[in-house]
Parts: sequence; structure tokens; C-alpha cells
Amino acid sequence: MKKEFIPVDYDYFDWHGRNYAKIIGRDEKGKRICIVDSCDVYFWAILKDGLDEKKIKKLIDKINRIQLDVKGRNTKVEKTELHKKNFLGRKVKALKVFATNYKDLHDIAGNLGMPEIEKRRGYDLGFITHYIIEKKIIPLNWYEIEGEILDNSDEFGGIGKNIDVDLCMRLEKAKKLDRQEFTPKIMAFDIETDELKIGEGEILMVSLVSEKFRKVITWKDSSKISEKMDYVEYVKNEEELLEKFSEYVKKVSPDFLAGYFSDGFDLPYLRARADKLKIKLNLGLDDSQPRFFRGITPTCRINGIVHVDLLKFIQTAYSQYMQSETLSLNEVANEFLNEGKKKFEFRHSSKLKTEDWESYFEYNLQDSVLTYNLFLKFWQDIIEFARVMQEPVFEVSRNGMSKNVESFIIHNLDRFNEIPEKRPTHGEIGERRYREKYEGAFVFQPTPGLYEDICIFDFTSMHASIIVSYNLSKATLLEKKKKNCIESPEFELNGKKRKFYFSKEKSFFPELLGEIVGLRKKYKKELKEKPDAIKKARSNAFKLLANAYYGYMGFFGARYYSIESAATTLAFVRYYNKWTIEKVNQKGYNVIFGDTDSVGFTLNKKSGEETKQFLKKLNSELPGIMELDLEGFFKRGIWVTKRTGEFGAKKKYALISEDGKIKIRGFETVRRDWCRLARNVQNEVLKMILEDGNEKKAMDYVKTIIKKIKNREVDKKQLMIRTQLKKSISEYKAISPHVIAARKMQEREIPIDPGSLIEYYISETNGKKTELIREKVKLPDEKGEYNIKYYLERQILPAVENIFQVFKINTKEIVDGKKQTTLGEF
DNA sequence: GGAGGTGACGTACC
DNA sequence: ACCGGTACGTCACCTCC
Repeated sequence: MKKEFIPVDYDYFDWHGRNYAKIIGRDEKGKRICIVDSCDVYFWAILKDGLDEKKIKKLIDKINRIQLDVKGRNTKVEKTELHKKNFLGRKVKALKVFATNYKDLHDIAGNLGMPEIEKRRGYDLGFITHYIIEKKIIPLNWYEIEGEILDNSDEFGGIGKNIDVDLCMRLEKAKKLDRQEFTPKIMAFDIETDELKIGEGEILMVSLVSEKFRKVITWKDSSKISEKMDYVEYVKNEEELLEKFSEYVKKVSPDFLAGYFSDGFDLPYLRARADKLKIKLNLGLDDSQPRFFRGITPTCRINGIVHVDLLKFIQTAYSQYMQSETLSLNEVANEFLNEGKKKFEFRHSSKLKTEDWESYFEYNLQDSVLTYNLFLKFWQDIIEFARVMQEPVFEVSRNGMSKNVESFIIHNLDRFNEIPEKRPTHGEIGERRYREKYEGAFVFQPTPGLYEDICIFDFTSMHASIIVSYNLSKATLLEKKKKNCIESPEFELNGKKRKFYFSKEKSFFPELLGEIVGLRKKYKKELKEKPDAIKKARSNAFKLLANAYYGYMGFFGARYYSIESAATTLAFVRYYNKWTIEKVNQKGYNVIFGDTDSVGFTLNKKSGEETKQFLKKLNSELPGIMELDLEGFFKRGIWVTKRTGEFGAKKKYALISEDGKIKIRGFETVRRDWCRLARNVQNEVLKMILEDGNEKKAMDYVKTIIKKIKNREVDKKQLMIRTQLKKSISEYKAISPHVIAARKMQEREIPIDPGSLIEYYISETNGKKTELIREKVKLPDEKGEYNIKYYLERQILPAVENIFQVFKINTKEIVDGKKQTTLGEF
């Protein structure tokens, strides 16, 4: 029987001692299908150089006789084959050692301590990863499949009978098809409770949203509720709420069940309440309950349905490109959907009136609507990640970018006949973490001032293009200088002058990155020519992958960790940044700015066309795939002094492009730990100065603000300072204002933990003479007058002082009411 | 008891 | 444990005189 099949969710089970993959997906008509499949299970034993055939044969015989009794499982080596393989830049002979169960590989490898064997590899990938590598049943790709129907079979413990799918099949043949179109069924959910601690309060309501489905299930009595709210469904009690929840999930039967922070809150809460009330939360297609895995952050898996915690994916894939200052659902939804959460003032449920309940239901529904709509924005990206990394959606949506880079590499090794490197041991991780830091990028020391007609060049994917162009990796690093090899610039590492050498021979690690960079370019071009969601997702996935590759090499948990390669990459980054600065200056421009991969300079009357030609010439001198790009032309830009010292501040500037767009970096305007007022005032000042170079107008504006502050006309909301709590309160050695605010919150039993944003303002003192700012801290709703002196001298002035200093205006004197010092008076 | 340096801390840039 | 080095700025705290 032939079928078309797209795999979505991956799991595995043991049956008669063997491992089987259990993959849930859809067929071409949208019916749910479960396939069961197995694969060869093996690892590699890399042999020492120079063993003769006889010795190898003897060794194979010895290995083939290995029998173990581990954890009650009788296991043995099934067979052993000799192969020629590659391993980290060497050609090696390796034994492929087959076993029955993947879990036994580690133990068998542990018994191969023979002197002929140099290394054992490939037993630590996890069965599903191993299976996907072996059988190439890659997530979210279409296959034509054939096999035996198991619907009424007792085979594999009666899996066909016990799982709620339209068809269950033992896979015999699969052929990859050349299409990827797939529109998943999506459901979003959200719960509301009285207590935030997991399981300690009751679940008051739960909302569920799907394409044509929206529901709020509640057991809280409020019969007078308006009839318009037809999506509210009443049940008897919390028990029934939990049952109804499972029932509706089953009824809609989504491919993806999406929540926001649902790994850490909603699902553990549901499970905890279900346990307490002795209700089975049988969400799985096989009626199983959600399973929890306690890592650094807990994760929750539902059998057959992919539970996606959107917060996690947004965090790894998007946060660095986002404007939002927190990753709260409200802010993220506002940024991507132009729509926020409903307003609702939380009180204990016992104190709510009918109208309150109505808005509570609305609020609860809206959270699921937002989560659902966000998922619609991101699902193309998520499944593209799964296709590119070749790992299931559950994993790629939660993994950090380093883990994703590694998945990509691991799944592409067989094309290079390369044996996978092992994960670092605990000891190795420890060593790597405490190693000395290596020198980072170069940052140009700017001269403060207002500049006109500026151009900025930057390198495209600089780190990645260096790794590719100079063939840097753990596998290509040479122990010593060789003829015709790559030499790094000389640089300092652990206090010693060092230079590293790399082979020019092609190797999987830089080659794969080269492919990523190439594909990224191709998809970006295709996207520009004819935009669509898949191309956009693809282009984005490859961009993120390329950018994370360098970080991966220096990440202590990486299989292909190479501090030498990472440090060399940085040495080249410094070299080419300085190289560009020199070339630009030599050409008659004036470099005013430079950071890592970018250089900014004044045109000095040269034309844009001439500058573009010059860029072309520079590019012809760059090696490999390195490329310098034109970031843009800017009408004006401002650089200021540091607050301490007379030098120009690095990483702090503001630019206005030719079409009037303002770009602000590093200034208080873009820092969330400054009050709104200070940020807005600085932003306005920068705008006025950049738009028409008129600092007088800006000064007048600041004066009106100062007056407002002095007259207490400023809304306190504008003066709140927000700082993140990075660890638990007791761990702080220095008691700063935000720690005091956090303590106050704790006293009021407002839940706070590491990661919480603490909000407070600085108030006037109650007559007594206090010195420390922390003694004037008040929570937003605490009564009090704002501290005029603090907001003038510690917020507004510091934000604008340095800007006016560029025009030789002393702001402090103006605030104090002294006469303005102008340039003319000097 | 005020000046000034330093460490802890948070956040941004790339 | 889930990129990491460079950099700025505030506030508390210490030392020094």
C-alpha cells in the first residue's frame, strides 16, 4: 500500500530488545498517520595507524564475541565491519560495531579498551538523531511510503490499536518527494490561576484557540454573564475543566499545540492540578499524559502532538533582532502583531464581580488568540529550522543556536564520510570554561563631534566568511607549520605571542559553513526577486546558522570546540577591520568610527559613485568569500565624549540617513534601565540636532522639560526605572536600588525570581537627611513625590549633557540658572 | 567626612 | 550549559587623608 507522508513528531520505543522509531505525521489528505520503523544501530571504533590485516581480523573476531549483561538486558555485538573513514582531517580505518539496542552502545564501547583501538565514536547521538541520519526520514519533508498496515495488529504491543491515528504502518520503503508544502493544524492555549506557584492555586479557566475554534472553559459560577460571550463554556468544577481541556485538544487534534512559557507554567500547572485531583490529563494520541523532562529549564512533551513553547523559539531565533525590551507576551505581540494583551487588574478570584469575570474571560481568550497569531507568524520558520537542522520540531524549537549548529553538522557528516566527534566530558567542559579569555574584536576610538556626509561599509557575515576563506576548524588545525598552509596573524593567547597554522585541504566544517553562506545568499536573492513566506523563513534560518557558527567553535559544550580556531577568527577580524580603516584613510576619506566588522567615514566631498567604485576595488583585494558591503550613506552623525574623560565614547552614536531615518546605538535612549522621560528627551534632542543641525532648538526643548520637572508636572509613569533581577535577592553582594525594590516586592508577596523586571522610582526623602539613593526607592504604586534633584541630575542631565558638549554648551550651568556659555565667548 | 578609586551590576554593540 | 569579547555607566563601598 502506497501513501504520501510528512513526518512531524518523533518518538521511539523498545520492542523485544530492539529500538523502533514511532513517527506521527499526515498524509496528502491531512489524515493522521503513524509509522513504525527501525534502523541499524552501531558505533565506530577508530583503529590505530599501521595495523595489518591479520591483526584487524583477530580484533574483529574478539569484538564479535562480546556479550554483556547490562541493567538486566542481555546484549551482544551483532556484527563488525571494517571501513575507510575520515576523522578530523585524517584518513582512518574504523570498525563499524553493530548492536541490538542503541542504549547498549555506550556499554559495549566501554568494553573496547583494546590497545589497537584509538577512539570510540558515534554512540552519543540519541536514537532519534541516529535514526534520521540512517534512514533519512527528515522532519517536514514529503515521502512516498509503503509498508504493512498495523491498524488491527498486535505487533509492537498493539501500537496500531492503541493510538488514535487514521493509519498505522510498519515502514518498508520510503522515497523522498520533491515538495514541502504543508499547512499544519495549530492550537494555542493559556490558563489563569489564583496562585502563580505551580499547582498551589486552582485553575480558574483555560482558553483554547484554533482556526475556527475559540473557547474559554471555566468552572467559576457567573451565570449573569452577557450572552455575547458565547465562547465561554461552564463546567461543574476544576476536575471537569481538566477533562474538557483534554477533550477539546483531542477533538481539534492539532499538529502543534502552542503556548507561551507553557513549558514552565501552563502545562506543569495543568499536570500538577490533574495529579492533585486524581484526573488523567490524557492529551497524547495514545492517551498518555504529558511527560516532563527536567533540564536547566523543564520541557514538556505530549505524545503525537508537538508542544511548542513559543517563548523559547522567539528567544533563540529572534530576540537579538527585536525591539521589545522584555519577551513578555504583551510586548512581543505588540511588536509582531500590533496588538497587545487585554487590560485586566488581577485580584483574587473570590473578590471578582460579574463584570470582572467578563473581562477576565476576555483577557484569557486574548492570550490564546495572541499566542495563536504569533504562531501563525513563526511556524514557517520553525518547520524550516526542522528541515535545515534535520531534527524534530520539538527539539529545534527549544534548542539554543549552538545546539542547532551542531545538529546541522552532525546530520551532514555522512556526505564527507566523516565519523562524528563525541560530546565533551564533564571534565573537558570544566577545563574549557575556566580557560583564559582570548582577545576580541577591535573598536575604533572615535573623536567626539557632529559629522556630515558619512558612509558606512561593513563585512557580510564576517566571522563566517573568515572561517570559510581561511579554512579554520578543529579538523584543519595543524600542530606545526607546514608547506603551503594558512598562517594566522600573530596574536596573544594566555599571555603568550601565538600563531596558528591551518591546512588548506578541504574539510567538512568550513565546507558546510560555506554551503550555509552560499545558500543564505541564494535564498536572499530569490526572496528579493519573488518574496514568499518559505523563502523568507529559509533565508532567515541560514542567516542565523551562519552567524552562530563562530560562537559554536568557542562554546565549551561543542563537539567541534576549537579555541585556536575561534581566536584565529578574531585575529583575522581585527586584521581586516584595521586593514579597511587604513585603506579608507589612504584614499582620502576620514575614518570616524569602526567596530568589529564595520567602518564609518566622512566622504570629504567625494561622490557616492566614486565611493562605490572604491568599495569594488577593496573587494577585489579580499580573499575567498570575504566581502565588504555598503551599509549606507548618512546625512549626519554625532559622537560624544565618555562621561569620564575627554575621549570619544565607543559603541555610542546616532546617525540620520539620507531619507531621514534615525539610527541610535548605545545611547541612553536605547537602554531600558533609564526612565522613559530621560530616554524620550534624549531621543528628541538627537533628532533635532541630526535633522537640521540646530542645537539651539534642542536646548530650548530641554529647558521646557527642566521647568516641568521642577514644577512637578511630570507624570510619575515617565519616571519609573526598570532593572532586571539577574539572580535571587540573597545572592547580591552589592545592595543597589533595584535590589531594595525587589525586597519590597517580596515583602508584599509579589512573586519575583531571577529574570523579573523590577520597577521603581526615586522619591523625595521624608525630611531626614539620607545619602544613598537606595533609601529613596519606592515601588510604582507607593505614595510619594518624585525626587526633583535626582531626576534632573541623575537622569535628564546625564542623558543630554554630552550631546550639548559637542557644541561647547555647558548644560549644568543652564540648569542651575547660570548664564549660557557659547562658542562665541571663548 | 569628603574625594576618589574600585568592584558589582546591568545593559548595549557586534 | 545552550555565542562571547568590548564597552559604558551607575551605585555602593572602601580607602585615604
